[in-house]
Amino acid sequence: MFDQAQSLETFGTMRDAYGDSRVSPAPTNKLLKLAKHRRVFLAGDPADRFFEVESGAVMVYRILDDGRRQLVEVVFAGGICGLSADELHESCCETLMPSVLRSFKSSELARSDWLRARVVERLQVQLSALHDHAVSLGRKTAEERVCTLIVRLQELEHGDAKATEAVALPMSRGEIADYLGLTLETVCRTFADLARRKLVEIGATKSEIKVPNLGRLRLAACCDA
Amino acid sequence: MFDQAQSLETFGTMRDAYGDSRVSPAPTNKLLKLAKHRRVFLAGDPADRFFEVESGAVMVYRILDDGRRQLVEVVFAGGICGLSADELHESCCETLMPSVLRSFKSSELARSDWLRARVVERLQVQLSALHDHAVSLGRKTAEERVCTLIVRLQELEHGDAKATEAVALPMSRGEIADYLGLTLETVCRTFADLARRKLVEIGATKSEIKVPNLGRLRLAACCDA
DNA sequence: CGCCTGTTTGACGACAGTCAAATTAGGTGG
DNA sequence: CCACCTAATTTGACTGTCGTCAAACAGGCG
Repeated sequence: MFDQAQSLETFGTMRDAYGDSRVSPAPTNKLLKLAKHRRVFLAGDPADRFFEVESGAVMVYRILDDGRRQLVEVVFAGGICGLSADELHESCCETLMPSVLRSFKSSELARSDWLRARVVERLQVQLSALHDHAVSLGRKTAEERVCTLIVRLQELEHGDAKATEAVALPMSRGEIADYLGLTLETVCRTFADLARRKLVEIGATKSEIKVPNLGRLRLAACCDA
Repeated sequence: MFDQAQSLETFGTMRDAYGDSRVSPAPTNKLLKLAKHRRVFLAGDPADRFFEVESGAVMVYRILDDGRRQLVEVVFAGGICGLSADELHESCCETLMPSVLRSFKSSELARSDWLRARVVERLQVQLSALHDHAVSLGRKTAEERVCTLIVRLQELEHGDAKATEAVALPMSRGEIADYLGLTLETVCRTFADLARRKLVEIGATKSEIKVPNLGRLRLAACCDA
């Protein structure tokens, strides 16, 4: 299930991290430290554990028989992945960068009220993000999708600060394409176009871009009223 | 917030429906009986209530400034809609057919452990459905999307029975288009094509179709392994 | 320096969108 | 029950955005 070469360590219980002493101290959760591009789980694996991203980011994706891939979620710190309504995972999950995940037994969800409360809260946020994403995938043009992603990453990194700091893209062109329902080539062309029109500036390292004017980018992203 | 002409009635508390006596009997939830195409809430409305679909079905959608619409969820009996991470709804919600909704105060979620447990369970199911939908929107062709929808509706209505009974489409061509990220015309053409190739049979009333061979349709839907 | 991987650019084609018109269904009133 | 009106669906012709195939280019590392 996990990659062989990953480092995996067991830390203290939730109590340590959250200072909540109502929670049972059983060793039902542990921290996983994973390098970049490490598998967390694969479709078909038993879904007996789920994960909270403590730091870093993971992508959750599905692959069709003929190889087409769609990233269904990109989960950053605070987010949850690996919860399944089924006994088995229907998606795959992989780190986008070095990350720390807290692993929970799925069965714990039935026992711990505290955990349920936390999960409900998070799922609401992620549900809303999935709604946004559905709008992008279903109704936005290539350019709008790319701009939407950049705006989201910009807000994630710099809060709502209007600062014109560089945004670090946590994904390759191919991963962006699979997230946005486009091809690698279209993503490249779109970036080039945005740069030509000064909506973004692409750094030397292609995974760092600057946003000279966030307002204009937001407009190009067609952010819904 | 609600349509003016709707019938709205208050029934007993959850206790009646679920036989759970731990729950506070406060009048925090009530049943709404809505006709077809009635608004449940609009984007921008205060999200102080959420809903469980008791019977019927609703669609949750977002509209971009220029009028493009995307249905982000179609929720059938048992499903939940109107939960928001924000103070305000970001989506609109409308019945697809005569429906009964149970309304809950959002604040109740913080108080009732029972309600949280129920919501967690449902959100997992809907999260998974949204993942499926993202794959459709991002990576499937028009024909695959339409077939995927029909297969899902077929399973919803007839369980997994292999029966060749008619499937009732709960949505118009335009609504299907907005759900699948296509245009009305493309949906029509795709139906026509599927009928020509005997993958479906379209009834006199265009909202009822038969599936002669579910296996073949599933194949055409490109259901992931 | 040379290989490998990721990115960029170009030429061309196809799937789905747009615009427009014809046809059908559904609902209302005579 | 039928005529009529409106809304929904269907079909057609054409266009455009994005996908496909292919090749050039850049960067990291042994």
